[in-house]
Parts: sequence; structure tokens; C-alpha cells
Amino acid sequence: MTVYTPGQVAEETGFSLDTLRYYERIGLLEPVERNAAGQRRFSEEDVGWLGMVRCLRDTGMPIAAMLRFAQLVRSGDHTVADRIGVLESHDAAIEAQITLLRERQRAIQRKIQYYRDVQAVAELRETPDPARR
Amino acid sequence: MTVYTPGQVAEETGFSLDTLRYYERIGLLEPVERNAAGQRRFSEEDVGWLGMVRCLRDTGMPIAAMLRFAQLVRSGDHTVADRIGVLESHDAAIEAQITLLRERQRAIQRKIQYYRDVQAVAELRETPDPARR
DNA sequence: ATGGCACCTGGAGTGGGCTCCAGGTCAATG
DNA sequence: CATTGACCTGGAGCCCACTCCAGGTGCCAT
Repeated sequence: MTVYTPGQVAEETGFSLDTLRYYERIGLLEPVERNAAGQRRFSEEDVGWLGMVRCLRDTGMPIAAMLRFAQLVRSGDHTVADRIGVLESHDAAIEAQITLLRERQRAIQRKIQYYRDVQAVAELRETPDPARR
Repeated sequence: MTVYTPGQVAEETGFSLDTLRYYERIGLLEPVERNAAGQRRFSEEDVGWLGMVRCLRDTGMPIAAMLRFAQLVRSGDHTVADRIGVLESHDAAIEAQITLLRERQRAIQRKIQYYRDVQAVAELRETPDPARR
């Protein structure tokens, strides 16, 4: 059974040491195993769960919602349907997020084009008729 | 020249009255015109700028960056190239955001599929051999 | 044995972005 | 002429998600 030091986990998951401790404190992570000196040793399972947390966080799920999901995961197999429900609705939320992002992006791109046109006109003014320069 | 009351602007832009006042306070909005009673009357231009702010906010631009952009807009035509630069790099940031979101979304969808498989196996266990029920 | 390093704890502090509040002004409506 | 409702101000408060800190432990290499 492989175990990971806090430093390794931070490296792998991209969470800071402080964030890892914070997640454990608030119960997003179950109490992590310790070695004789009291230092954390993360299991494969911990690291896997942190991967899930990474996905959910990066897609905008608030910590409170992740805590509820964590509760489901800990409550055993009879919650599998509920977990699917949570993830499906989050999947839909991500889709909506992307749709909005694309919409706003198009508006910004139109603005860029507008500024380019403004520039082009300005240049025309500088050299109104190339043939006559 | 049409003007808009705070309520109308809130309605149209989706920003709350408090947020509109906050944006003016921090200088994201230039001092808004007032009527005789000291109440705000937003111009078309204000509303247009708020549309831009909406786009930038919704796509994750921090307020500090929007303030810098606002400065460029106010500094006159010679900043058009800079504005294009800001918007282009923000456009790229949005693209990156969407790419990450899609990546995470795929991982979540794989997880959903995994849970569905777990469920299927569980059902098999309940009725191991349909022919023999 | 001495330094350096990775880690530990509880608790306080930070930053971003609003959001709320008390107490007040004005204009229109019943 | 009293009430209602939309608005005003300055300032405090809030929520989220970390992040930092002081003071301490244990282990390893020089």
C-alpha cells in the first residue's frame, strides 16, 4: 500500500499544504492517517478523492455542495443513485457555464473587431489617399 | 437622449442597485448624472459600458483588471491598440477556461458512467439469473 | 551536535466582491 | 395631507475560500 507525504500530494493535486489541512479540518477529507511522528500519510484513496475534489472545484462547485457529496460517498452503496443525480445536475451546470462563456466570448470578439475597424479608419485618416502621399 | 433610472438599469443589466452604486464608488463606472433630486440617471453610454462589464465579469475578469481597462477606455483613442491587447488576451483566457471546463466535465462524465456500471452490477446481484427467478 | 527541512497545531488574517443597514429626501397617489 | 415607494448616503458587515503565522517536533546530512 503506497502512501503519500503532504508535499507529494500537494505536488500531484495542485492543492497547497494549507488547503489540504483546511479540507481535512472542514471534513471534505476524512481524517488522514498519521505516521509515528504525527505527520500525515495520504492513501491512494485520499489522492483519488482529491482528484474528484479538483474536478468539482475547477468546475465551480461550492465547498458546501462538495461536503454534501462527500457525505453521500461515505454513506455507502445505497447512495449511488443520489450521487449520479448530483453529478448529472453538476454536469448540466457546467454545460450552462460553457454556453454562457461562449456567448460572452462572442460579444468580446465583436468588440475586438469593432476596435480593429476603429483603428483602420484612424489609419485611413492619417494617409487619406495612398496614391497622393 | 434617453436616460435610465437605477431600477431600469438593474433590470436590464442584472446588477443589483447596490452593485451599481458600488461600481460607481470604486470608479468602474464614471460618476453618473443626477436629476434635480440627486437621483442617478444613467445614459445609454453608461448602460453600454455596463454591458461590457457584464461580459468581462461573467468571463472571470477581476474588478482590478476591469478598472485598468476602464482607464484605457477613458484615456482616449490612442489606447485602442492597448484595449485590443487586453481583450485578445482575455479572449485567450476564456478559451483556456472552456478547455479546462471541458476536460473536467469529461472526468465527471466518466465518474457518472462508473456509478452507472456499479448500479448495473448491483442489480445483477439482486437477480443473478433472470431465467431462474 | 548543529543545522536545515518537512511537517505539526490552533487561531488569526486576508482579499474579493458584494450586500445590508439606518436614517433621510423627494414625488406621486388615494 | 399622509402614505408609499424609489431613491439617496456613509459605513459596517458578510461570505467564501483560503492563507499566514508563531512556536514546536522529528529526522537526516554535514
